[in-house]
Amino acid sequence: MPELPEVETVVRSISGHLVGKRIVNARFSSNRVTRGDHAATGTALIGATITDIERRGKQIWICLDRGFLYVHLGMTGKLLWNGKPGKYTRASLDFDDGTLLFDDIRTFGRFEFFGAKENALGRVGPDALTVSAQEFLSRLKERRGRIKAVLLSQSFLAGVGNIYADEALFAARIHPRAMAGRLSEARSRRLHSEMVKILSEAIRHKGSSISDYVDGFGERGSFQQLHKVYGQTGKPCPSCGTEIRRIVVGQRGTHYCPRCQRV
DNA sequence: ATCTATTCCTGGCTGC
DNA sequence: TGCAGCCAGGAATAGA
Repeated sequence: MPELPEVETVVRSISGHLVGKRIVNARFSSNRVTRGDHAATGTALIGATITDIERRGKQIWICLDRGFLYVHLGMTGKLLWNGKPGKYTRASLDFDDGTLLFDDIRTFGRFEFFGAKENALGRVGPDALTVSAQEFLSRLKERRGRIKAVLLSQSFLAGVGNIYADEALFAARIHPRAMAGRLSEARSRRLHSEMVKILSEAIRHKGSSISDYVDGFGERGSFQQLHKVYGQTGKPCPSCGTEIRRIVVGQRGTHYCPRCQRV
């Protein structure tokens, strides 16, 4: 499941192959990924030249000389350079020297053209990797929900998903059900620094390949081997040995150590 | 305005 | 072997 480190890894892997290239053809096999008329999307894309690729949180913005291609990988989306088209290929862009595929089993992903970036749906908060401690703290104070749910909210902070929320809360020794706005300044500060550290570390390991996440060349990440609580239900806490527990917070499976992490 | 529950989707797993 | 039923979750949407 792609979160900030996985999306960053994908962007890094394909950027060099796309920037400066002209789209010579576009094909779609799903109306769902374009959230509308995919023929119009194709018309808008064919002939456009890619000028840059940006990431904000989990969003990918492929900047064109005539607009923007917004890509969100959702749960199972993949961008593959010169991959093999298959049953789940929802869109593909041809270039003179290769093809970019958008594969997505569960079709939670998006592959949409926008004339302007401002048209993007939903406001997203600052990027989790680059947000300053000061901004993180002041935004956290305004929130009244549980810290786990707040971390998952892209309007609060862009890029953190279920895996890295659990891992960051464990590292900061904060209980996932703690109320966000009531955390002390010291604990909030620690959460910020642990979160940035974990996201950076995960990028160095090319992300976490839990189910079928791969980068633009089909390569798996390795950070899943370093998860301390996510998916570790019943296993001993690496810090104190207590069994890792699984609860539900904000409708999401949540893994934590009941001894190390306090409200 | 802010928070919570529901919905979309399909492969993989469990249990009968 | 097959199949029903459930689970995973990002984020838009509806409801409180």
